[in-house]
Amino acid sequence: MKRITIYDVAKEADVSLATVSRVINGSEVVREDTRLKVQEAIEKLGYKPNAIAQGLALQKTTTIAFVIPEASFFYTGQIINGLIDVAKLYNYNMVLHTTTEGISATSDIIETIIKSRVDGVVIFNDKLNNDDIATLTNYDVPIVVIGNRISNNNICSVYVDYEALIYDYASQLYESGIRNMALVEDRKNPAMIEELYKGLKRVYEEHGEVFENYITIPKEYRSSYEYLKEYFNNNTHEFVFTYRDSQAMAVLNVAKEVGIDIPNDMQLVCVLDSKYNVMARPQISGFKIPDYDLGAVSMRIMTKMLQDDEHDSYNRETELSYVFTPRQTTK
Amino acid sequence: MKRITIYDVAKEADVSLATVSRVINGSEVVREDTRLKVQEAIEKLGYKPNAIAQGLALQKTTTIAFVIPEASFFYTGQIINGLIDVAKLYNYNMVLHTTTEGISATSDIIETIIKSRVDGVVIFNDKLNNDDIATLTNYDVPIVVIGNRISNNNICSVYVDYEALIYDYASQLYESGIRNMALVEDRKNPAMIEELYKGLKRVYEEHGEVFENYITIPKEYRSSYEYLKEYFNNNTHEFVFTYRDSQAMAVLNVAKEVGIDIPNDMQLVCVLDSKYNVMARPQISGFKIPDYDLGAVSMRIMTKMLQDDEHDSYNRETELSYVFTPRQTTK
DNA sequence: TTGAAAGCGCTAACAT
DNA sequence: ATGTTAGCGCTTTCAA
Repeated sequence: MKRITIYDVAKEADVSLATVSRVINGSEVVREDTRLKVQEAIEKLGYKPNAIAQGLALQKTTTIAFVIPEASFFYTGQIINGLIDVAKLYNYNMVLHTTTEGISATSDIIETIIKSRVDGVVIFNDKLNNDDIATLTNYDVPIVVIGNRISNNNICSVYVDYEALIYDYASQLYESGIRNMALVEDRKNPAMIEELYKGLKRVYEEHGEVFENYITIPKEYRSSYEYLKEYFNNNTHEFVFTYRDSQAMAVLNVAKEVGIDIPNDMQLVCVLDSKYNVMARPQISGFKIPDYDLGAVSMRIMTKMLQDDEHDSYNRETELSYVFTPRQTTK
Repeated sequence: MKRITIYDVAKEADVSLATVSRVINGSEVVREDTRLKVQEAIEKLGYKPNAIAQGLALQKTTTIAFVIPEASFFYTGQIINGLIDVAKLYNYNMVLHTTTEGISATSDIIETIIKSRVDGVVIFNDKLNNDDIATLTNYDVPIVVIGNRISNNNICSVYVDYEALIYDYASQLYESGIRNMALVEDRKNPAMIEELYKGLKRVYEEHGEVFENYITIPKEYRSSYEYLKEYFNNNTHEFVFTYRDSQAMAVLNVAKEVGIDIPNDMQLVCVLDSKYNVMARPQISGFKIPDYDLGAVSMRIMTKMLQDDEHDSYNRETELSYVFTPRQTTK
């Protein structure tokens, strides 16, 4: 099947290719009957404009690159949906790139992204360090970073302030007399955990104390569950925070086996809420993080960056809020 | 910052652009010292070849489109990872498209895909009907369909035979005397459920009976849990199948509340296994579906389709196998 | 209102 | 071994 081009349409409609181009792009200055003639030809030949050629001619691709850590779809899924929905609205395509632990893969990815001449890139907070971002900045591609508060001339960010989230919540706990809090992490979300850790630390520091119960699952353990089972045999806390549902469920399971009553002996909050928290028994309390919105807002900001060179129609840094949903693991 | 092109490099290195092109593409026929000269210029100017222009010139984009149902990242996440890993290996980019329920969105997506002149498209079994696929076929783009057994000249498929899976398993159950089986579904995966239903039906038919316990969560219920709670107050089964973990967990929760002992009064299998099945108590038995491989194999086949016009180095239809993992919800 | 022609950045014959 | 040149398919001045 021969590739049919704008020339073929032009010949078929007996006009110049410039006219066909005008019809395709909805130019106003084309007479109605010739427009019809051209459209018929397009229909007849089944012509589809070549986006690549358009990209070359226009110096833009209407494509946005999205970068996420590999295997993170469980928690980036909704972000991607938000991103895509808005992208569709504005007729942008999305190319997906994933960063892999180890190897100098990130620089390869940046390389690929630059070469592909996307109009913009959205990065979900991950192992891209500041150097990498600086590299991207060099190519003056508009960038939206999700998850980190960061911005400059051509970088915007959309994020949830985890540090404030946990600080506010834990402060109240502290005031109410709860001193023995702990944070469980499995090394999979260093950036987020760092935020949570800072918030918790601040609570204690403000009361002249030191936060110590930072429970890291050692690498040699196959699952959070296995380590926590050992851990909770010898330790006890009044209040435990986890970042993701899987760790919260692990804590729940372990508590039951070790004979810790939740929420009476120990309370539990999973920061990043999910539907699985609702299915657990007891149901796990958590913060509803607006993941879909993180994606949607990011893409909307991206479209604004793309349209508006003056940078005055949008905020460089956008903080989204969260809502605490108390369930059965908190009193 | 001025866009720098192959001409700039040529001038800088004092060679023709053809030579630069040769260096970029690793052509053998270029002398070592000029190669160095060119590479220095590239380095100095920070030149990155424009993939769009390359695409135009070469008539290929080294990009594969991937189409999935919206919001399905929970179960397509691993497939995507498989896809991407292999895509990276072969230096392919991935554009992501999602299909939305309702609206004639699918035709828009096909439109977009065709226009973007991707080298191939991978479709995860979804609402794309045969007409849509036929439309794609017209543009003779290589297509790999994941999940459906289907093939023709330029379509290959990679799938798990759910019908056989449940048939084999349920046959054994039947032989062992279990007659009262049920299938729970929440209308979210019609294609898969259809397969399971067929398998189950076949088991009963072969024994001159009729399979009747097809439990569909009515649309008006907010969650599987709410409906099942009513249901299991009035009904009971020896063996329940669900497709996804969320329904299995709902069954588990309901059973506990209604006083059904799992696995003694009722057994439970979640066809599509997940890590949450392991975290549930009792742990839910399930079939390990090779989701990562579904993606990886699909992309590998795609690369073969792209290289080999004779179509003789690969199978049109590839069936992947599954492994049953018994846990605590089965005896 | 329409057409002619230059140019977007690169590759690949074809010459040299 | 390197340079010249004709496309790849489209957009967009500039003329007519």
